[in-house]
Amino acid sequence: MVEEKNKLLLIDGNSVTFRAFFALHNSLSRFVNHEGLHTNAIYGFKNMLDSILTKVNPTHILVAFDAGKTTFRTEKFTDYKGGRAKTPSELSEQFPEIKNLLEGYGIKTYELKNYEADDIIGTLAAKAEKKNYDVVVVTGDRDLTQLTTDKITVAVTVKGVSEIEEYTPSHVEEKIGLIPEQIVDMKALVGDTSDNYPGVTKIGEKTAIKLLKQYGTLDGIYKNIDEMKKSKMKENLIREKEIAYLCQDLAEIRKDAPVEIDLEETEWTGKNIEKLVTLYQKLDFRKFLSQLKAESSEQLDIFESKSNIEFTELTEENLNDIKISDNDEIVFNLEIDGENYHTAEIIGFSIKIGDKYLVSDDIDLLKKKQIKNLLESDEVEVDLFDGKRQYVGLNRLGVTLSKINFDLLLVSYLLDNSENSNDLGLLAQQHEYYDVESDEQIYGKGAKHAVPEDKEVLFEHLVRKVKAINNLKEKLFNELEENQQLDLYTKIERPLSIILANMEIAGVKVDSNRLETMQSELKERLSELEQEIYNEAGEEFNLNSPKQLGVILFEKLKLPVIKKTKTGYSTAVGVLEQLRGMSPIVDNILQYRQLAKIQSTYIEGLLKVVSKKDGKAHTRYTQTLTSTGRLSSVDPNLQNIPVRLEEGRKIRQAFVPSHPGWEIFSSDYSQIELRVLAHISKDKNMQEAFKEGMDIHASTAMRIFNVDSPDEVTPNMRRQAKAVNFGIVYGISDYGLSQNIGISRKQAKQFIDTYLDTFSGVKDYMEKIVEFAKENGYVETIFNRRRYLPDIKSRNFNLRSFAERTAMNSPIQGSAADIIKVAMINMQEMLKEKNLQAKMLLQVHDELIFEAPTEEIPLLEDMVPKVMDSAVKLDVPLKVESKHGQTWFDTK
DNA sequence: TTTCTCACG
DNA sequence: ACGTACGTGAGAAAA
Repeated sequence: MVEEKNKLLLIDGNSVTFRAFFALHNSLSRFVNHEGLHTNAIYGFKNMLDSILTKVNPTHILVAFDAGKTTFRTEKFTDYKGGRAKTPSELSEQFPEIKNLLEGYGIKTYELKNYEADDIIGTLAAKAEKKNYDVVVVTGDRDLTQLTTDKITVAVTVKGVSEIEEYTPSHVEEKIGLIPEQIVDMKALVGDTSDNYPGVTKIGEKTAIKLLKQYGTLDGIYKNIDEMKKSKMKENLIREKEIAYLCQDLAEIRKDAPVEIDLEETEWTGKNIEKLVTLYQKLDFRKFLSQLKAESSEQLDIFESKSNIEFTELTEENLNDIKISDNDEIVFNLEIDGENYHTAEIIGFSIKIGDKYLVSDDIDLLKKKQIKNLLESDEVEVDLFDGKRQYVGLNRLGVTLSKINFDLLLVSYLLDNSENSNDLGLLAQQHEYYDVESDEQIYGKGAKHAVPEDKEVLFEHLVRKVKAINNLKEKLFNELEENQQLDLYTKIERPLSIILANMEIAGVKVDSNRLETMQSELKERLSELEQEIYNEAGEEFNLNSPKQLGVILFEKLKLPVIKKTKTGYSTAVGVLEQLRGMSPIVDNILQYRQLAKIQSTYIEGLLKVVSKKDGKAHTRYTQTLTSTGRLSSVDPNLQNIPVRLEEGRKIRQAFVPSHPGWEIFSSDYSQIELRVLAHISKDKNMQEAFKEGMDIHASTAMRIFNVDSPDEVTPNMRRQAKAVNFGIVYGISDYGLSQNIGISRKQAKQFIDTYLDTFSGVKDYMEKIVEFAKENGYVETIFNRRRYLPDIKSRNFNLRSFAERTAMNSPIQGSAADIIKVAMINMQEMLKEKNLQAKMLLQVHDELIFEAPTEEIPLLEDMVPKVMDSAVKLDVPLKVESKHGQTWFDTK
């Protein structure tokens, strides 16, 4: 076996603790334990530690702390770190607990009289480097980047402590423009306000970098000082030479501090679970306690051990013990071994009847009348987890699940859509129920995924699942009621789950031959384009690699760099479009990109997921994912089939009816989000436009461009007004708008101001909704769907701005999602009532797609819009447009 | 696994 | 001064 390489993690304990404290400063009052001790810094520190441990995976760790106020630096310069505000007591009381935490983690801490944590780190890093260790330093202090070398990486916390920026020598150079060794000299010239040493008068970072680039070092500068042109700066440099060298001395992190600790002593041997449990209990860290429990494989007495649970294996013999008449409510779980429940193997099931738990891996038992009747009875209510999944699974066995009462997954999503897992065990934990494990713990993950060999293990897991569902039912129902969300659940989401199940089961027919024909055509065109691009580039490269493409465009062909990404040059469409005309290669790349996307995602991707059994695509709608209440569609995603460009739109020719003599029929809401906005903002002007049936974008254009008649609105004015309308819905910013329609920021701001002046109701709404979110911590839709916005009070400008835009957008997008959901439920009802053959197949956010016999089309043309526009009564009318044709492509 | 790019509303 | 539009999923490359 290869010996693992030593990797030393050094953490600046003081600096990280400070950062953690101030990052969670606005939640200070929420982080207080039962003894009145503040815990925010400990909490933040712990999170940082976990993420860095996962990321770095060190063999050795040490956390260094400052020993006290006086150090060798204060001796040299009395005012060093002078004038600093006193550490607040809410923070200083947390230091001992942080040291306890580290002890629990099995991590050495160290402090050294007369030296700062930095010097301990510098010294140990140098020692370790000599012994060929890799070293990672974590700190909140950018000055430590002076330590970076090929072996030493410095990770500086940004945005509190949750994210880090890693400095390697090349990153230092890129970011600051100096090599690591020059940082000290820069500090010598610039000084440091927080450490309170001055540097040379009038020299800031810019000047210092310029000087160091020219002369290399501080010594270099003074050696050549006579050659410098006469200037104030030169005078300052000469006069304050002594100060500069003093500051250099202060800034330099020592690599020879008398640290009395050997590298071997910092070896990390792992956590002491018992110590951590005691600490977490003291600090009231309930979430961490349960995490700890989840990650420690051994059974430990310190956790309340799992309850004993008794259950019976169900067999043909004892099947008759089940009596339907005695029970009007059961808890049921069908276990399907894989995400895609349309195809994955069904491996078992468990039921709670009365106070008995039954379990089996014999799927055929479900088809027997004793159980089938129970599940299909409209008298027996079933509690479960993920009703849609259960319904589809049972459907594959010929069983039609009839009456769902409590769906743990769905209810939990409605209560809080931000922390939602699809795993019953994890979800239960979030609701503080710990008597069931996560699927990952039982089955493993990735390549190691396997059904447990021991049948008892599987059985116990399945039984614990139904027990968890049962135990959480009352509590979560109560929470729904408190939030006034019971109707949202019983009248919208729960019935919708069954409708979605049936849409998924029905599937949509795909004409694979059509796709294959397109595939071979595209293949040819792509290879032609490829050749042409290689010719123009003068070499062959991987066209699908943005990195390689960047090198060709911006280095070899020397095209101007418009935008950079985190890792290199951006080659996104917007960038390429600006480069058009500079080289013929650009147009070809754009063309290639467009076709390659169609080929890989839509032709090959789609062909892969078409069922061999029935030639259909059976998507899965994720009903409990989005934070706004929309659905999403996976495997395949049928909500993003191309439509905007003709070339891509042809993909829709492959979506066909499943019977001859049928057609595809589609209806969509026109501008539903703007109508919702008109409704909830109660803006008079906007409502009037919709009530009068005006073209909303043209009407907006008239107002923001101040023209009196619709005839004066040019297509360009309308286009810009449309972008403004979209911007309003998204929570507008002048920058975003300016980017979108390619105008100046100033002009964008003017558009927005004029808009908000005329649509003052909208302006009021935007202000009020942000206010509401700040007061209540959430916003909601017209049907009380909630979205929590914890960042709305953040001190971080970006986070807060984002939360504010979300507060404006979510009620709009979410209410629109609610409305189409209601329409789907009413629509399904109507199809059944009228006894139509027509089937609802797809939902694309504001559009419903059906297949139907041609003779039913006139009926649908009348019925569907009626059902959709009457789904909810708003202050403005809803408008629905319908189309139909032989394929999805032809519905236009 | 993360990043970039691009398809949709 | 900050650094941006809102909500998604998938494929390919690079790590």
